[in-house]
Amino acid sequence: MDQLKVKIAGEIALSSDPGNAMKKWREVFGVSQSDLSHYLGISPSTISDYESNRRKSPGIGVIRRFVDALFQIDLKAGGELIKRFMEAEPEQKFFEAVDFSKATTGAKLLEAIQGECVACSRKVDELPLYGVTILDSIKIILELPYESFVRIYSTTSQRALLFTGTSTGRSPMVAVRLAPIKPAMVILHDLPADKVDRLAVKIAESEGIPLAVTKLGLSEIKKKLEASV
Amino acid sequence: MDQLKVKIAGEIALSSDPGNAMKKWREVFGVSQSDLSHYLGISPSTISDYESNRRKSPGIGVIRRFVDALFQIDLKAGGELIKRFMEAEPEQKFFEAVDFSKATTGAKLLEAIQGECVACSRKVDELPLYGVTILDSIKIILELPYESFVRIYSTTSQRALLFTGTSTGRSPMVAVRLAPIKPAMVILHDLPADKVDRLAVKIAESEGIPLAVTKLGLSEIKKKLEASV
DNA sequence: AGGGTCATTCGGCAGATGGCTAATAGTATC
DNA sequence: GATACTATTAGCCATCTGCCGAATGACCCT
Repeated sequence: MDQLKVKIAGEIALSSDPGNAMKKWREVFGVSQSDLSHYLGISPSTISDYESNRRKSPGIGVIRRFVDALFQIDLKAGGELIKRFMEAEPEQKFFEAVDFSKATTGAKLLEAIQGECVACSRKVDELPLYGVTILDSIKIILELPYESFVRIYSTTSQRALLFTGTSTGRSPMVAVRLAPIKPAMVILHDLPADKVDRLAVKIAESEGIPLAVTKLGLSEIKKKLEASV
Repeated sequence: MDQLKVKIAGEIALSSDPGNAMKKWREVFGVSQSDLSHYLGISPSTISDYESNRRKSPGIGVIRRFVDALFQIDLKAGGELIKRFMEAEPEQKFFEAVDFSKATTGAKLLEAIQGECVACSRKVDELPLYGVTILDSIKIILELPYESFVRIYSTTSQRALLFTGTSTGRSPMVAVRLAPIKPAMVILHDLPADKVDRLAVKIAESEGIPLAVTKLGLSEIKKKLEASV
C-alpha cells in the first residue's frame, strides 16, 4: 500500500504536467473535486488551481495530503480500489492486439462477442474497425509511467479497446479521456450493463465513443476475434 | 530507469523527514553537497537547507531537479549505480540471519571467513558477537520504504552485518549511519580492501564500528558460519 | 599552522505558494 | 424553470519557498 502511495506521489512529482497527474489519480479513485476538497478542509477551487497547474511547483506537503486523502477516502468506502491495485501482479503483459484483415463495424463485432451497448449506440455502425486491443485496466494505470500513459493509444484510432479487470469502467474511460488519440469504441469486459459508472457513460457520450459491455469469457472472445480475421 | 526516479521522488515526497530522504539518496549516489549544488547551479547552503528541513514542503520542481541531477551525474560517470539498481531483481529475499549459540568475537569471526579489517580494527575484540546478518545492499536501498529503511537494524546490536553486492561500501555505511541502533561490526563482501570508499571508512571510524572486507564466496561463508554455531 | 573539501547555520529578500471568496458556466435532475 | 452538482477562472493576500552570501566548524593533508 505504501508502495502504491510512493508511486503516485513520484508520478505527480516528476510529471511535466503535475496537475493532470493529480487529476488522473483523483478520477481513478472516483472522487469529485468538491468531495476531495471537503475532505482536505480546503476550497474546491484550490483543487482546480492545482489541476490546472496554476501552482507550477506544489510542495510535497500538498502531494502528501492529496495522496493520503485519496487513500483514506477509498478505505472508508471499503478499500476496493486499493485492494485491486495491490493484487495486480507486475511483470505481466497488459495488452494484446488482434488485427482484422478487412474492416468490420462495431455492430458486427458486438454481435460476435455478445456485447451490449450502453452509450453512444447510434455511432456503432459509423466507424470502420480494423482491430481490437485487449487491455488490463489496472495494469495500465499502475505500470505505465505517466508520461507514456497515453502512448499506447497512439495506434488505437480505428480500433476498439477492450478493457479487462474493471469494476465500474470509470478508470478506463478516464484514461481514454486523457488520451490524445481516441479509440473507435470501448468495450468493458465482465461487467453488467447496469454497473457501468455514470462518469464513464458521460465521458463516452461527450467523446462520441460507443461504450459497450460483454460477459463472454476472455478466451471465448479471443477465439471469436481470431475467427473473424 | 524512470521507475527508479519515480520511486526516489515518491519516497522524498511522502517522507516525514524529506531532508533526510534527500540526503540518503545523495549519499547513496556518492555526491557531495557542493558537487550537487554546482551541478544544479545553486549554492551548497541551499542543499543543506533542504537536508535540514528548513523548507518543510519543498516544491516538486526542486525534487525533480534533484533526482535528475543525481541521475545525470551518475550517467556521466558511466551509470554504474543506476545499472546496478536496475539489475536488482525484485521479489527476492534480501537478508538472512545466522545466530550463534554462544558469543564469539569479531577477531574470531574474521579469521573464520578470512576477513581483513580496514577501519577501527582495535575494537574488533571488544564486542561480543551473537550472530551475523547477511544483507543485499542494493535490495535494501531499493525495497525498504524509507520509513522502515532502518527498522531492519533494530535487532542488529551485538550482531555483525555482512553486505553483499556492494561496489564501494558507501551505501551500506550510509544506511548504518542513518540507523538508530548500530551493528557491532560491518563486513563488506567481495570487495578489495583498497577499493573501500573513503566516506565509508570515515563513517566507520566516527561510529566506532569495525569495518572489514572478505573475498570468500557467499556459500563458503555460510558454511563457516554454520560450522561455528 | 595553514589550506582544501566537507557540511551547517542564519539573516535577508524577491517571488511563488497555498489558500480564500466570488463569479461563471455546463449538465442533470426535479 | 429552478436547483444541485460539477469544474474553471480571477483577484487578493499572508506565509513560505528558493536562493544567496557570509560566517562557522569539522575534518584531512602536507
